[in-house]
Amino acid sequence: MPTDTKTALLDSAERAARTLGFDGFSYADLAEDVGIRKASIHHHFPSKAKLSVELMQRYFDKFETMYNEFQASSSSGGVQLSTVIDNYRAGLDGGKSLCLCVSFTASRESLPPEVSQLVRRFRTMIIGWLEDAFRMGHSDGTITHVQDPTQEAAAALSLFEGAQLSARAQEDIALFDNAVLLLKSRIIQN
Amino acid sequence: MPTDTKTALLDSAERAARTLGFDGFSYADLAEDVGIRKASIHHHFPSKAKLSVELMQRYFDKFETMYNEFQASSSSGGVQLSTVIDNYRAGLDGGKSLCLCVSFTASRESLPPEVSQLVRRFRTMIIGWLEDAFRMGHSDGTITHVQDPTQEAAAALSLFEGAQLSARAQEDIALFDNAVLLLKSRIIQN
DNA sequence: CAAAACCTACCTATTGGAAGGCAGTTTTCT
DNA sequence: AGAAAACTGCCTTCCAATAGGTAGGTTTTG
Repeated sequence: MPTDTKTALLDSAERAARTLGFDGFSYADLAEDVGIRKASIHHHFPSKAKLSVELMQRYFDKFETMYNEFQASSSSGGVQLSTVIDNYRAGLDGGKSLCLCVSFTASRESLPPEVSQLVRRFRTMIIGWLEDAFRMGHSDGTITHVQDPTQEAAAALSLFEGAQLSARAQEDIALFDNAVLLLKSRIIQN
Repeated sequence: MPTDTKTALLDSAERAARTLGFDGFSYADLAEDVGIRKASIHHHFPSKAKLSVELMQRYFDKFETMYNEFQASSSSGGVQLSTVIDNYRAGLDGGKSLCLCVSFTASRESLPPEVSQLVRRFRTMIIGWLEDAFRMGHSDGTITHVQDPTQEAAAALSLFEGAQLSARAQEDIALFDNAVLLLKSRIIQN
C-alpha cells in the first residue's frame, strides 16, 4: 500500500514536533509536507490536541513493543543498557531531533492532560527497563559499581534526556557521546 | 525605585519562556502581565527575537556574576558542586519551570542564531565550573570516585538538565532529587 | 524643551477550526 | 442482483482569534 495519508500525517507531525516543538509547527506545515489541503487534516485529526494524543500513543506503543521484544531475547544487563543508550542516540538525528517525550515535556502547557499522562507512563516504562537492566547487570557482572538500581535508573534516564539536549544545543552528536561516556565505561564488554 | 517597565517585561518574559516555552507566549501575554499595552512593548523590544537575545544575555550575565562571586569564596569542591545542584533545583519552581537554557534549546528553531550562540557559551561556562568543582573535589577529597573531571562535568550538566525535565514531566520536585541522589551521595559532607 | 514612555488605531499573515460539497467505495435492504 | 444508504477521503470556502509589528500622536519626566 502507498502509505496511507493518516500515517503520513503522523510521521510528518512527529518529525515536526521533535525538531520544532509542538508549538513550533502548524497544520499548514503538515499540509504542505504531506501534500494535502490544510483543512483536510481535520478529517483525520479533528483538533491539534487529538493529534498530539495519537502521536504520543503511537510513540508509546512503538517503544513498548520494541523493548518487550528486545527484553524477551534476555541478553546481559550490560547489553540491555547499551541498547537503550544506542536507541536514544539514534533518535537524535545528529542533534537535530529530540525524543518526543522530551519535546512534549517542554511544551507541556500547550498539550491536553492525556498527553502528559502518557508521557508519565512512558517515563515510568523506560525507568522500569533501566532498573531491570541495572539489576541484571549487577548480578551478571556486566555493569560495574551498581549501587541502587532504582536510583541508577532515574539518574540514567535524566542523563539520556539531558545528553540529548546537550547534543541539540550544539547540533553535535559528540556531546551526547561525551555525556554518556562515564556510564558506558561501566559496561563490561565481553 | 518602583521596578522599571523594561525589567518587568524581561522578568515576565523569562517566567513565560521557562514555563510555557518561547513559542508558548505572546506579546499580548506580557502586556497583560505587566499592565501595559501590547504595542508599547515594541518600544522596549522592537521584536520578539531581540527580546529573546536580551533575555538570554541577562541570564548569562546573572549566572556569570553569581558563580564568579561564589567561586572566589573558594570553598571545597564538594560544596561547589552542591551549590550548583541546589541552584538548578531552586530554578525549578517545584517542577513548573525550566532553566532558560533548556527551554531555549528546545525552541532552538524559533530563535535567532545569537541566542543559540549564547546558549552554547552558557553551557560551556557551566561545564567549566563543574569541571573545576570535580577537579577540586578530587584533590581535596570532598568528592569520591572522580575519574576524568571533564567527562564528569559533561555528564553532570546533562544529568541536571534531564533531572529538570523529569521533575517537570510529573510536576514533582522529588524526581529531580531522585535523579541527582547518586551524584550527591558522592559528596563528602564535613 | 526634548527625550523617553506609552498610548490608540491599524495592518497583514497565520493560527486552528467549521461547514458543506463531492467522487468513489462499501454496506444494507428489497 | 440492483438500488439505496452510508461511509471515506479529500476538497473548497469561510471564519474568528491571534500572531508580531507599524505609524503617529499624547503624556510624562529629567
